[in-house]
Amino acid sequence: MRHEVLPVARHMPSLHGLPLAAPEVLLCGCPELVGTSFSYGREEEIFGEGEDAEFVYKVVHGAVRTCKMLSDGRRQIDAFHLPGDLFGFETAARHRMTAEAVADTTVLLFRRRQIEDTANRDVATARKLWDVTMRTLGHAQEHMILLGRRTALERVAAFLTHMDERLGGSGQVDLAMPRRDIADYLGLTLETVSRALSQLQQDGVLRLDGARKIMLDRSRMAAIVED
Amino acid sequence: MRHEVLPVARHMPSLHGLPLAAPEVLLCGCPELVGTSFSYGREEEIFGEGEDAEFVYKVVHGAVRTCKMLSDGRRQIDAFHLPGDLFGFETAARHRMTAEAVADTTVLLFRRRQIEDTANRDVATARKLWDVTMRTLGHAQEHMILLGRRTALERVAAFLTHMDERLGGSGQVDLAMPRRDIADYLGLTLETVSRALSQLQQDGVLRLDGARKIMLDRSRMAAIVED
DNA sequence: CGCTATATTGATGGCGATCAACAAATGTGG
DNA sequence: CCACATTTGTTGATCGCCATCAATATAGCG
Repeated sequence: MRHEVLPVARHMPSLHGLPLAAPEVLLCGCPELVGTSFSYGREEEIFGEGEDAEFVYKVVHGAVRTCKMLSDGRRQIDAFHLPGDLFGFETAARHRMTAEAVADTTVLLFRRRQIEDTANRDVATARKLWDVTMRTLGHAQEHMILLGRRTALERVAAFLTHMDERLGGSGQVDLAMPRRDIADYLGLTLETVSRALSQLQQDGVLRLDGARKIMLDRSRMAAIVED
Repeated sequence: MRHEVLPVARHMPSLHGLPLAAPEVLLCGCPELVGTSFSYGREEEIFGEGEDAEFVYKVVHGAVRTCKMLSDGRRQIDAFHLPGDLFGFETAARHRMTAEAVADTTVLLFRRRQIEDTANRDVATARKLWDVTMRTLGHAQEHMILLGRRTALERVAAFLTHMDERLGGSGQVDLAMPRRDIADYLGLTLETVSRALSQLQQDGVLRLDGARKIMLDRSRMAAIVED
């Protein structure tokens, strides 16, 4: 973290005198839950597995990965969080994941205590928090069938299709993360990810413009992913 | 579906002259949420993916699997639900999983409408529902690293260890499900599961008594699973 | 008992991991 | 801006784990 002690207002545009915060800095659209901006450099840790879960985070720009590791270094990335996404929710005391910035990233921090207080007063907020968790669960369940039952080519195609959807569905995908992160998300090695991309390019399903910019043929992509 | 009338309140002891249902038939310990008993035969479907999510379920006895399938038949079992476990929760309109009885099973049904009404009045219930979903998410995240990064032997050892814990931690595990279901839960084939079990027996880490009864050496088991 | 399901074990093959070399992109200091 | 170093990505060669195919064994169950 760039700032150890929540320095908050100093580094932000002042909100003094403003009756309402912009919706972008709110959690669940709730006017009481105004976030504080923070920045992290590429590869910087946002929170670690087992740490006290004091904050909930919302990505403003950049990208974040949440992951678990085994003692021998094997890593599984659970999700990539892009602008607008929430992460770091817990109902228990501690984080069960590590969160790191994939690229230079700005997030909004929300005090968990404050969120829970709000949820205890307002059933609509409580319901929204439940919805967020349920959507996260839905993603995890989709990811399990990918990890358990899909081939390398299908995994890469599914990943690109999903990223495209999250980035607007234009077919023009701009990846924020290196091959190793994609591999650790898909349960593959970086070489296999690279080969799958080359294969897909060979087959005319996508076109690489450098390593990070990819143009997809969305319908042919969907045909590979089919479920 | 075989319906069995469960005349809840009538058979329970009354406190302060009020008929109370036993805690076992309640959801989240909430006195308003009394379940109705139903039974399903082995391999019978309880609900299907895409169906209206009208009920939430609690296993009384038996075992249930929830799973997703790809169009070509590949299957990923998301979880096994044992007595006391809840399943079938959604915040959206429809089920995103299929649920089937692994063995002859009795469940309690709770009307979702009723649960949500209760949650809308009572923040404590709302919080408990959120907790249940969060625990389910925690399980899914643990399962992702297993599916993405663990070897076949580790997967089987982790599965047995987890089942043992859920069944009381005695080291004596009585499996309710066939090899194919274990395989589809672990992202393996049934042959690989069988070979892993034989291997573990060879190494003296467990002893098979028939296909379904297994005695574990819990500490040696834990050494294989280590994380 | 046989009959059918389920489980084990064996033989072989393929997908993806590993090891290795090279290429391209990115960054740095002069 | 270029020489050089470092990081990141691609491609090739080989290996091994697990899938597949196949045969046999065991367990349930009428």
